[in-house]
Amino acid sequence: MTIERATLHEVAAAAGVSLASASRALTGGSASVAMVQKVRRAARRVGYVPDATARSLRLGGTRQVLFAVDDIGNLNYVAMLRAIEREFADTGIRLSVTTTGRDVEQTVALVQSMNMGVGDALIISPLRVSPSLRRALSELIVPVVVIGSLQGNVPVDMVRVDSGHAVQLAVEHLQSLGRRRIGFVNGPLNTNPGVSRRHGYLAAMEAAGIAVDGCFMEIATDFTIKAGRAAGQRILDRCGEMGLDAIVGGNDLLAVGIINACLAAGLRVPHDIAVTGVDDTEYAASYNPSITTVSLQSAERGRLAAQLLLARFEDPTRPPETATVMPSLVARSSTQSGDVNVD
Amino acid sequence: MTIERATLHEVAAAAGVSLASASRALTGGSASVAMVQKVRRAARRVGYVPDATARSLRLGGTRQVLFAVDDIGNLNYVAMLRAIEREFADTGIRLSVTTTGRDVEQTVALVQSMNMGVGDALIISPLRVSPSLRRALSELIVPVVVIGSLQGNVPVDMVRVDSGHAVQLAVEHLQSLGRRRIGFVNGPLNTNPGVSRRHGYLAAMEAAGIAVDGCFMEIATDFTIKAGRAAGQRILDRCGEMGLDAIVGGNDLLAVGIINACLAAGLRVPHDIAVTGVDDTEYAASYNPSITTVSLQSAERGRLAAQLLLARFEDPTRPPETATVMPSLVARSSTQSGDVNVD
DNA sequence: TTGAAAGCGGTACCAT
DNA sequence: ATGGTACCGCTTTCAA
Repeated sequence: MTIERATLHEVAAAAGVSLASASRALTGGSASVAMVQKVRRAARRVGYVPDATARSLRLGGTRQVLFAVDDIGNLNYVAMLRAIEREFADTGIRLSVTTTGRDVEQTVALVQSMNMGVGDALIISPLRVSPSLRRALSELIVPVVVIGSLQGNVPVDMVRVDSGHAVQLAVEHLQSLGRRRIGFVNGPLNTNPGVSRRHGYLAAMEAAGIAVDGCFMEIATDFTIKAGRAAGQRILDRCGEMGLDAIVGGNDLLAVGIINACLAAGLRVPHDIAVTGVDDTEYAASYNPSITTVSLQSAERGRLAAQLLLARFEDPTRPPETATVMPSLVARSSTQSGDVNVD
Repeated sequence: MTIERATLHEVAAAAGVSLASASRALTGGSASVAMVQKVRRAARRVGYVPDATARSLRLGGTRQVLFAVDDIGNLNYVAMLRAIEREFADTGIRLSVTTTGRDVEQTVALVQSMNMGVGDALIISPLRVSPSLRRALSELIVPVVVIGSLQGNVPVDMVRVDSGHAVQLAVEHLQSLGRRRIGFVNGPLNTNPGVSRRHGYLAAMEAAGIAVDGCFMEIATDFTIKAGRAAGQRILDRCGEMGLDAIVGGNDLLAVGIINACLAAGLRVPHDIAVTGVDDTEYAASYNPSITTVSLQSAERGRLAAQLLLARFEDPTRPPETATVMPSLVARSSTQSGDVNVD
């Protein structure tokens, strides 16, 4: 029961060798078999555990990468996380997740803290991007990969997906099914996805030659189930009698909330009203009815982000690269009558 | 566009003062107003950012706490996480999450790495507990709080809940509703929750004087939706014709999977068969039908864990404490016909 | 108040 | 192959 941790000094002393030899014997430098044995034994005897902080200081780098997301309660980010972890599996890199939450300035603070050497690199998927965040990101000394878009041209590696196009696919799918009065429950407009998904909705409606009734659009206070339900209730109250026959949710969480609201209002999904989501998380696949959604390839985006980072570790001078993935529709029961939980 | 970070040395040089003075001026030691001004200005000029690693080495501690969970895709853990974050909000502690995953030895490795000073403390909620994990935990030099149970008597702070009793509550609820042939889809038996929930089920059935038909019990390969669906299918195939009128799921994820299986089999929930979960995550509340579940007070457990840790930071010598919370039933639509999504 | 210097725990270069 | 030592960047005695 050691209460104080032993240092390498003590190991060296216990083994009767020099500090340098002890270090080499343990980390695998040139050392004789006898030396290695002696030191190893001594290390075990005194209960030696190397100090990560000291090592990091000397080596100039923690072997830690941070993954920052707004809401880890969103399975979308969990999918990214898992993919990143897999990619880092044999690299000796420790991935740790931090949630940044609603406040952009909190995110900015996190990004800035990276320059203090809290981690060797950052993978970040920000919902809201402010000028201050853009600045913080461009002032970053450590490598960073952004999953999402940044608006300005910050010279960093990025992984993108056109989520506006994703909404467009959803709308077109609904139209092809004969739905005409298609509402849209979006997430907050002060987020990047909120803005681009709005564009997608408007573009699709316009392309179909359908006049967009402003009251068919509703904005949830957040990309969450709860907010989706509240917003769903509002849009139903406001234009339920106007023949609304479909609602596009800004993401899967919103879609779940919207369906909640529909069911509570006595509407059948999809018979009376069709609902779609975006993200293709497990929520969508396992809900009742299973939810038609548009995959944003979260796992693939996570994988690409990790690879981009690894490539930059290899060659820090390579020019910033942007990888892009394509959204793809996943049709399920919330838009087409048919089997429940087709998967 | 600084490519190299400036050190305190350079700040001192730029300000024409000593290293010591620069340090004091920046961190708030005794320094004259003029000195502070001079140094601050110099720091800004050279773009100085303190190095967290060096500071940690000198101060003997990163201000970082690790939260380790098996599956961050389970909202149960997300609830704990949020509560912990809230508790740490004003403490200057950075919380970072690491997922340990299926393999116990991976968890053991993580725990051991704590002794290398990767973090100042650990909050861990392990699903599977092996002797090696128990040993690793008791050999830990840094403070640790375990959310869950450990079996042996490892002298660490703990937050517990009797999840066996939770299942018991679920079974009793079903019985009070007139259900008699109650099946149980459990998680893996090599997990602590799996074992205690099994006891809970058996105890409740016995207390009701109902002979437990072994074939009414099924074990999912994991506490996930997918595994729940597969296990649900199995139990339905095996004894659907035996008048099964309720299934208790080992947790909410399993319950969702079970309902998926029931619906796919053409069964109506709760009319033909009632289903319950455990954890009271948002899944349960927002599913269709809303799922009756037993709250394990995850948020409260997270809060308690954080407080226990804070208390130990205050007084490292205090005896290990175990906080306990009580499970409580949350009745919803998956067991009682009635409104959809009563919440 | 200020400066010089001793570490915090390792790693790696330099001779030997 | 081994030992001596400088040093990673910062904080904190100790004197002046």
